[in-house]
Amino acid sequence: MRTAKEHLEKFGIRPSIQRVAVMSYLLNNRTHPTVDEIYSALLSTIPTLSRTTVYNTLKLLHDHGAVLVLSIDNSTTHYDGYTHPHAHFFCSECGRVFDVEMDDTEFVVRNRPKNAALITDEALYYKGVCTECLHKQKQS
Amino acid sequence: MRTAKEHLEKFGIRPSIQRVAVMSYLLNNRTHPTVDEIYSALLSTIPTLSRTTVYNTLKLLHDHGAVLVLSIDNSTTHYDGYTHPHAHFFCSECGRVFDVEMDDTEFVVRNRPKNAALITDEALYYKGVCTECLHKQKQS
DNA sequence: AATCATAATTGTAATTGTTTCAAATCAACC
DNA sequence: GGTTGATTTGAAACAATTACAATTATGATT
Repeated sequence: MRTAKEHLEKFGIRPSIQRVAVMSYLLNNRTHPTVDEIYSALLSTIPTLSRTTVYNTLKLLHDHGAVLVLSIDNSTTHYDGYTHPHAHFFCSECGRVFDVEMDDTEFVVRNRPKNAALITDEALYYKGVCTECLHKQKQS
Repeated sequence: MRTAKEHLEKFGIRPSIQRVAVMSYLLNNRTHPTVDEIYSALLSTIPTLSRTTVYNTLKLLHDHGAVLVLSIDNSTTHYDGYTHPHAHFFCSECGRVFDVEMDDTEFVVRNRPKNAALITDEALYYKGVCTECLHKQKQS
């Protein structure tokens, strides 16, 4: 809990109960949760929590660079509290998002978009089927 | 028009009026249009066209590898009839999507996701502000 | 401690992109 | 020309997200 609070302050975000809870959840659960997963998980500790607050908080965190927003899943947005540049793999069977580590150089040193005057985000996404889901498919 | 029909047949898709129109639009307009842009543009030539048909057609084209689906814009999906691997840049001011050409090697030769048994899509996205929009911002 | 001003949270309602589905239409084949 | 299956259509349902006004919490000031 203490780490999440410090984390927020480092990014210049006032650490309310709700914000600390969301940040903490993201730091302790490296599962790239959705808004609903975060909301459902925190509801037991903060019974008055509103889904809107989760949306607001995640937007705020993203604006301050404290979380990554993953648009890898067409149906819903995933969030990542681990902001060091890395890629992601989405399994279209189970819907899970996996981290893909890669060299800094590999991620950063590229052709820059010609029309871009300013770059705020970059993302490298893979989609497919994870090993676990492929095994299940073979069995059935 | 003839090219679009051939294009569809090359991917094993039966070329109905609607499908040819959608494919043709994508080949002739390298603007990464949305469903609504395609729908609106084709309505004058096919007055009975349904939005659902555009959705269906794009799904079919994607399943056959005839178009790229771009999840770069959180608010809506963009489509690209140019399927050769390349990256994309999204301007969050004007909402336009730009192509970013890059080496084949650069796009393909990478660390592969550990958990991935099968990869169906890969995408490299940049977000930011385009030169045009930055100029406008400076003026005002 | 009480008051005040501002910031944050909440819950409902509205919005919007997309999907579902059954009916209508079309196309190809006998 | 009729039959069968594929395609298209449009309305309704759905789900993620946003807008917004009301409520509640927070921090500063006296």
